[in-house]
Formats: sequence, C-alpha cells, structure tokens
Amino acid sequence: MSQNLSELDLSHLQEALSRSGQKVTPQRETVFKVLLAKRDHPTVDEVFNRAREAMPGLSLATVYNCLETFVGCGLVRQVNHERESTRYCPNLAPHAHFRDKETGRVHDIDLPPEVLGSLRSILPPGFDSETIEISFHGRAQAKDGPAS
Amino acid sequence: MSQNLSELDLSHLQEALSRSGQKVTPQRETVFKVLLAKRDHPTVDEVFNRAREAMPGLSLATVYNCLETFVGCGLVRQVNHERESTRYCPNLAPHAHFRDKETGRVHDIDLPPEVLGSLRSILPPGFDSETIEISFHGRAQAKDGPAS
DNA sequence: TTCCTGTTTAGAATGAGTCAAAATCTCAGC
DNA sequence: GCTGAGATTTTGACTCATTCTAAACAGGAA
Ligand SMILES: [Mn+2]
Ligand SMILES: [Mn+2]
Ligand SMILES: [Zn+2]
Ligand SMILES: [Zn+2]
Repeated sequence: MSQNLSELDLSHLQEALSRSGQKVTPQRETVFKVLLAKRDHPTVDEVFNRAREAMPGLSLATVYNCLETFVGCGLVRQVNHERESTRYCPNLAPHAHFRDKETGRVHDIDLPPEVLGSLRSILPPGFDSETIEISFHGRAQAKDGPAS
Repeated sequence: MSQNLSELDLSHLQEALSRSGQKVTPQRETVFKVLLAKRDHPTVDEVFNRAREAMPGLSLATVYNCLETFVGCGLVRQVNHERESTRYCPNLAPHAHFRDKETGRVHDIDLPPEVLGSLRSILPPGFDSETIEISFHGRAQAKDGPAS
C-alpha cells in the first residue's frame, strides 16, 4: 500500500494536469496514488484517512482541492448515489455503478458500446447529452476482493 | 392552479397511503396536488412555496414529511443530480431524467422496455438490481411548455 | 370527556461541502 | 543565492439541505 506511483501512472497524472496548466505536487501525487491503490470508490473522508498515512500533515481541504482538480482535468469521476457523500472513481472506461444495498459497496459494471448506443437512442430530437450516469441499486453476492 | 385533486388522483393517494397504514391529511393532499399540478421536478423548497399558496400555515418540516411519506409508499420518486437538492417526480412510468445544463430544468425521458432489458443484461451473475437510475446531462432545445 | 395514536410544527442540530484569508511553496528572472 | 509573482496548501469559519427533537395538535375509540 505504500508503493510509489508507477512511471506510467505518474506521467498520466503529469500530462493531465499540465494539459490544464497545473502542476504535480506531493499532495496531488499522494491523493492520486490512494485512488489508484484501492478502487473501491472511496469518499473524501476515506481518501483523507488513507492519504494521511503516507502524508500526516495533509489537510482535508487539500483532499477536496486535489479531487476537484482531478475531476476537472478528467482523471477521475465523481460518483453520487442519492444524497450520500460523493465518491471518487479513477476508472475512465465507460461504466455504470452498482451499489450494494447491504454493504454499501459500489461496484463497477462495464458498459458495452451497443448498450450505450441504445441508451442514447431514447433521447428525442433536440436533446444533446454530454454525459450519462447509470446506477443500479440492489444486492450483490459477496465475492469480495481482499487483495489489493 | 387551485383546482382540487380529481376523484381519481385522490383515490390514488388514499389507496397508496392506507396500503401502508397512513391517512390522508389536508397537508398531504395539498402537497400531492402541487406535485401533480406542475410536473417539473420541484425541489422541496419549490414544493413548499407552491403549497403555501393554498395552505399558508404549512411548515417546511411537514413538506419534508409528506414527501418522505409519498416516496415510502411509492407515489413519488426522488430525483438526484450530483449533490443538488433532491427533486420530486410523480411520474411512475419507467423513465430516465435529462438535466439541461443551461436552464437546470429536468425532463422526463421515456424508457422503453427493451432498453431497460438491455441495461439489465449488463449485470454479471450475482448482481440483483432492484432499481436503476439513468440520468443524462447536456443541452436541450428550449421547446418550453408554458401551459399547465 | 378522556385517552391513544399519528401528524404537524418550530427550532435546534448535523454534516458534507465551500469559502476566505493567511502561510507556504515553486520557480523564473535577476 | 535572492526576490517576487503566482500557484498551492492550510486553517477555521461558514453555508445550507436535510434530519432530529420535543412540544402542540387532531381525530377517532372507549
Ligand atoms: Mn458486495
Ligand atoms: Mn430545457
Ligand atoms: Zn466506477
Ligand atoms: Zn421524472
């Protein structure tokens, strides 16, 4: 859990930030690393607590700032379910979310292009959609991943 | 806008409430009427302000209570977009929501059964979904409905 | 009437998220 | 190596939708 960011991930971060005129900072690296390390859609507080292990002086406001920056430059997506705390997801592939009503856990569900297409097709003329969010709510069989 | 609830709508309210052991009250009637009168997905505050015209003494807490009751007995759905205030929708047919990024308005998008089916089909075995929420975000051509 | 229960009400409390201002960092130019 | 400008971080105060609490209120049964 205390591995460094891989060269690849670091340059991904680097590139996305500089594309919008922003810099890589130790705080941003730490927060980004936390998101990649455990892709369980953590809340801000969860990110904060994990990141503080590697960087004890880190402030909550900075976590908010970093995450907002990442969302702004397309590195990360926000995930909301009803009015619960916002969660963060570094999976950039088109996918839906499934929230387990028992555990509260959020799972990624791959979204094939043809399903995406059939969804877009229900929009009447005149509606021009930039983003689509799909979220399922129900029960998921445990199948837990302790590793990672 | 100050019409009474139709016999049909009233009995709908009546029946849904009594099904879960609750009563029709003047406040509930008023709030329900507001939801049916203008199906523009109002926030709690909007419902509150509209309902107060017919019933000046009504309190905000009661509007929260009524709406929660309606959601609980399946008369109304909550609609959330990101972390904005919750909106309320009395359309019980399966439908998605489109939020106009310019006006903030929320439009209902009919959801044909085959699209719903294709969505369900992306769930891996073990995932048992009870509800699906779909929301689009983008621009919609004005086409405003002043009537109603 | 009196009692019981569900409902409504006002106001306090909660808590995720935001904001403002001071402190700190980075780095280009000297 | 300094210095200043601009970006970033930090702290703590603030916002505001929603929830909670406890006190009125209503209406039917006994
Ligand atoms: Mn699960
Ligand atoms: Mn519109
Ligand atoms: Zn995800
Ligand atoms: Zn709707």
